[in-house]
Amino acid sequence: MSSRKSYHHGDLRQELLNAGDQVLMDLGFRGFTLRECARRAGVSHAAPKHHFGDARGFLTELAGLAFERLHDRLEAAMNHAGSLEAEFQAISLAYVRFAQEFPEHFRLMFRCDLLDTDSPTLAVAAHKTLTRLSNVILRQRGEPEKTVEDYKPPTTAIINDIVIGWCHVHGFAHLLLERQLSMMAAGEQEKYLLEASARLSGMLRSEAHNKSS
Amino acid sequence: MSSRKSYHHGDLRQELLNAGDQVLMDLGFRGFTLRECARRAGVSHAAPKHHFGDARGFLTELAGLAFERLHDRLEAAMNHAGSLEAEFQAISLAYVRFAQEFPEHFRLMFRCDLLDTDSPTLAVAAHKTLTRLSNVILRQRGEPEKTVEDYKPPTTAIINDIVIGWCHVHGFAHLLLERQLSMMAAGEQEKYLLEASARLSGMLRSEAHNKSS
DNA sequence: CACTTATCTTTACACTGACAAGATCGCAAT
DNA sequence: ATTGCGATCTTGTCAGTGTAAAGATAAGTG
Repeated sequence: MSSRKSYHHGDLRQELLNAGDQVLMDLGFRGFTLRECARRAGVSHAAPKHHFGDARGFLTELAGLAFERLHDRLEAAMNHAGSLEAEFQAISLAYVRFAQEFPEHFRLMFRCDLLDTDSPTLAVAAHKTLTRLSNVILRQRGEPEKTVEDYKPPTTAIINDIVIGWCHVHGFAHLLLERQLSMMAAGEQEKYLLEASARLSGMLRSEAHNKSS
Repeated sequence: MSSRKSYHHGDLRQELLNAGDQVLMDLGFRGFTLRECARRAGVSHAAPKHHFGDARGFLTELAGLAFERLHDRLEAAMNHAGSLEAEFQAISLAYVRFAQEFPEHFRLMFRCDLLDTDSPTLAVAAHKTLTRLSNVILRQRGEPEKTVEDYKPPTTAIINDIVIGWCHVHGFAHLLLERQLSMMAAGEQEKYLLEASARLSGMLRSEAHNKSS
């Protein structure tokens, strides 16, 4: 994969994406440069331009792939949950663990000033991820799930429940990532998340019950 | 303030901080460069080095000032609240409004990879801000407040309540900033925040009541 | 085979952060 | 008053970056 025989690479785009992914993990996205990615792929520094346009286009692709990965993690976590509460805990834990495992990806995914917000691939990937979260909330409320296609956020009440769940887990992941939760011992973090998720799950389920009566 | 007569500036440090603040608002912190700040202050490109060392030192100072500003906003918001629920709503609203009014400052404040985490001024400012949030939670629970000095997070239960409140409002501010809450109409955002804050306030107060019995 | 197009390289330019060395000034000690 | 010292600011330089333009090479198409 490093020694090229031909002038043309054949699969440079994919190799650049792999290199970019690796750079994010090795150097963070502050150390991410087009030239470094090109270097790792063994091509000239201007080669990425043809595939991604500019740095923003490149980062947008990487962010889209990261959303796909997050989506897969969330999906995997949901499959083995015995109760509504356990499912809520499982997806929360998966969200936070993704942020801890791929901190630079996580930072990049939520930097709309660095990304091309018009990119369809990024929008679709982000939307798929959100749908995962939404479906967990819908089940908490005892309502039918939606597929990615027919996603039409119904009532304001449902949106509010989705947002409150997302905001909490995202805020925790973000604050943890940026080292703002130092008052919590490292061993306490996972315990907190499980406890807090259980409380929120209880709140969502009980209030949904009230509405239906 | 622009026309310097003397070789020495007199108050260059402060003027550079003002310039940096302005650059953050005009160009975002992607457009933030030491040279641009120097340009706006009317000094040579290497002048900032003497006052801040390097770019990280400069940004750390700016982040510390931003935390001070956030702290003042939170404090001001808390002073006019008639009930525990209203106080919780007020501080949440102030937090989110700060993020919307100073999005680039907010981004910078939570980028520990760009900041000098050993800086005492930054640490103190961030800690003061957290203390404001903590005191609101303590009051929700009906417990005595703490000053900045004697801040000793007592029980795990209290920490958990502080963190759950902070995570939610921070997550909302962050997701809003990064344009991830597009399913919510612009007019609905403030309404959501007030509603969600009321729900969380209710949860914190009722569970605190249960524990005390 | 000729021609076109996609892919990659080379070259160039303006910009950046950091460093080093020099210029200027304020100020304290004498 | 003068001398010297240290703080402050400037100038010059360097490697590194993103982006653009133009050239080289290969692959595919008629």
